[in-house]
Amino acid sequence: MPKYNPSKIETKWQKIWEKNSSVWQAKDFSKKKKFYTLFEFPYPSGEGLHMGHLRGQTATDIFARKKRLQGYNVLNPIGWDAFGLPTENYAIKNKIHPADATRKNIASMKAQEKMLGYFLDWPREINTTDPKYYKWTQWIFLQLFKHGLAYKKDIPINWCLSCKIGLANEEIIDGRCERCGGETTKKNVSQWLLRITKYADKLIEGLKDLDFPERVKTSQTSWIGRSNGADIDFSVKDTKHKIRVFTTRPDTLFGATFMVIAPEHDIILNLKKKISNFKSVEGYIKKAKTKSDLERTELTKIKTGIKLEGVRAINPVNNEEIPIFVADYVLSSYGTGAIMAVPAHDQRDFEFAKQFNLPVSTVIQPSELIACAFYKIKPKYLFNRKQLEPESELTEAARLSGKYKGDVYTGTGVLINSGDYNGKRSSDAAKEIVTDLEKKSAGKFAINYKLRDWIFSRQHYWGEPIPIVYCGKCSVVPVPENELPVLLPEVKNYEPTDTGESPLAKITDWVNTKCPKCNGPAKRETDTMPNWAGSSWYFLRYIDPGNDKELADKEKLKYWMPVDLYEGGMEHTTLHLLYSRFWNEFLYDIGVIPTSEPYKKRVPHGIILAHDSRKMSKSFGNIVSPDEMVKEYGADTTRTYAMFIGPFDQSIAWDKNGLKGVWRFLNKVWDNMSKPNGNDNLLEEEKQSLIIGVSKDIESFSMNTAIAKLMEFNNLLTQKNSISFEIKTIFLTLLYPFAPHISEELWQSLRNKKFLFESTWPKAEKDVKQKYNYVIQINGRKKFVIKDDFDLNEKDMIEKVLKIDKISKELKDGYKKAVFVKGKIVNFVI
RNA sequence: GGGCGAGUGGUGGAAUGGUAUACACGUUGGACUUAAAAUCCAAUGGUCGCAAGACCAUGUGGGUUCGAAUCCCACCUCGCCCACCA
Repeated sequence: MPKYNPSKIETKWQKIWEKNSSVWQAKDFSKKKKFYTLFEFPYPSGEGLHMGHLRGQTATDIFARKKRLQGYNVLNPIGWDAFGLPTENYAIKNKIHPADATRKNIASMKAQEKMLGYFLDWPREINTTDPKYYKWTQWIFLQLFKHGLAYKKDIPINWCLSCKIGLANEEIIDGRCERCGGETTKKNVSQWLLRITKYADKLIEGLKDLDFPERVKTSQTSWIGRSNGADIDFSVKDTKHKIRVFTTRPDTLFGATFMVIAPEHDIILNLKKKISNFKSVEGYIKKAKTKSDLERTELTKIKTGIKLEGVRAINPVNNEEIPIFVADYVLSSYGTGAIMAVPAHDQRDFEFAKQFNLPVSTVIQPSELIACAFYKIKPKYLFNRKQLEPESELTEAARLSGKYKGDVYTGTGVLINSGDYNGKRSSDAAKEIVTDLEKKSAGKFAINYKLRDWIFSRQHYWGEPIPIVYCGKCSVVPVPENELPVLLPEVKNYEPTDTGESPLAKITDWVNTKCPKCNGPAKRETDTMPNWAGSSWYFLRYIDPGNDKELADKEKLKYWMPVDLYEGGMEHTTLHLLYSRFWNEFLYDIGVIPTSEPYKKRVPHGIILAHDSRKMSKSFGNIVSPDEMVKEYGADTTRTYAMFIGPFDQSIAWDKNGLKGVWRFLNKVWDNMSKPNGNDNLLEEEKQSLIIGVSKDIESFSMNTAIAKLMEFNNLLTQKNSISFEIKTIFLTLLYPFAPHISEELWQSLRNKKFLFESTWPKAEKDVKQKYNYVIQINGRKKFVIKDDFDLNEKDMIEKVLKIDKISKELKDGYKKAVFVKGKIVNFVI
């Protein structure tokens, strides 16, 4: 037997697999049970595959290979999420067409995928920039438009000064552009938005039955940020105007001593004549608008604002007159852009009140229940204490229970100074107050979300054109479905314009078109879609990638959906994962697809950091490429080490030295499998637990411990001079998902007729005699270990143990009691 | 400020109520070699001891239990995400 030479055997097997790939490719409507594994399709970047791909895609490949051997009809596809800014920027810099750059990058990444030995359904490969693909992205947009979920609105958008592009809130990190890190500001632009907020409740509700990690669910839920409360109208004295506020605490309404509205609020202009200090108010607003979000959040401690002189609001619950302020701590984008300020029970309002010397009126007293919870006593007992010193006891308990923020009690309790509602509990009072206001048409129950509508316009070239036409007569007209796709035209210059318009706006013969309705002159929409669009439905297209009649055949969708396992990065939790769930739920609602939730199970992977524990990044110069590793050690070692390095869902620093350990392991496997066949069954117990352990670990993505178990078993084999054929085949099958090339090669050297990829996953035998490993303890400390396959009951076991010299010596004064756990321990308490 | 998670040898980590430190890296000693690399063998949490062995160790301090890295409470440290969300 020659030495293990990965570079030789790996290309050999990759060719054989390719030739025989039909054996593995997913078959529509197969009678086998289907299993749809999905890995987030990569962005074809010039830098090639990075470590995140290596980790995620290797794990997915391992899982899929195991499922195939277990007899499933596995769909494990791949495609390219190819629209987006980096390619556009690269094209601008290097003066080539983004489509050419994309083609080039895909070719080299495809070679990398093959080099790593991933078995993927290449005939189903998709590319979001392919007109045959984005035809359907545009089609979905039209459906959203027809159902009123896509609309245009003039809104202040986040604007990146260096990319010259509008950004979604989600694309801004610490007030800076997510892509280039440049400064951002606000700019008023007419933008397309998708009404994702209409699906907010469904998106929360849908999570319930999904097999997602809890942290993914909670972060989606808190991102959507549903809060129940009420809208309450405050009228402005001596005018017809009303200011509506949203509050989650209607029970504190009597404590509202002033109002605050956002600088962007419309009412300010409406009240222009009444406001005696309008000039200075205008000055404040101007200043607030030029502040970037970064500045606005940096100054969280100091509240600024200005009083609207000459106008007062009326509290609908007690007709009290209160002053109105404009301040930028109130956001125009949440709720109604106005608040009732209750300084006694809200920390921000309290800070503002202190700054402007405004009255603070306490209306909530900490409930005795807080004191009970804190002192861990029953309410009955508290009443006795309450008679002694009720105020201080309650306040102290509330303070200690953490419901005090600074000097402000923000918890619930019992109402005081609240007219007819005095003595009622917060929750009851809130309901009654709103119900009473409803009768006067001054308020109603309301729900608000932190989630905003999805800004869907981009003023860039490299994206899907939005299929809309503007006609002087018919206004906004959707492009008829039979005219899709609206092709992205050729353009000389990809650079965005300074005016904020898309480069498409300059191509007049493309922009000028006929109105589909009246045939009159019309202009095309020149905005393109964000790069999240193509990825919001790609999992559906894999199911039927060639279909030009519909986005995918209904019967095929029915067979394959939902995705059984979706592997991807934690960073996509609140963006891609939420957007694609939204589109999927929408398509389900209009009857296009059969399942409301796209992903049954989500498994996120941790980031691989550089050896210095920083993120791998060009600017740090600490990027490691899979290419170098494959060159030095081969794909099998690279794959296996990427899994062995640590727990799959945790971030971990790359350590090149560790590769050696896996390399040594595979070399030892090579040597062991080359030993003569023996016929001993000495490893029966270990064999059983290996099969069970590796199968279970792959299923739960504990790839590192699965490999450790294989190593441990292999170390046992190293001590043998001969190994039975059965053990060899089982071991190779279990190793195969991790290191497929070496496993196939060794499998073939065993003169197996079929290929390993046509083989089946081993099952553990049920009726193997279990050996018991008893730990004998005294007071919970280990004293002795007995290993045997005896199967004794408690009494006999204790008797047996007491005969052991060492134990009987220690127990010569007797023992209080003995704890017996079958198969595990005997513990004597003395 | 809020939410989530984590803290175990020199290092990555294993063990989720029952033998703490599996597996691997590294280190030290030895074999092979002119030498090095590679490979193989042995040792490797700490303290005491010639040894058998004993005691101490899972961020800190308490608690629950026959028994705690694991469960509960408080504190400390680190990481990630969100953040003036009314």
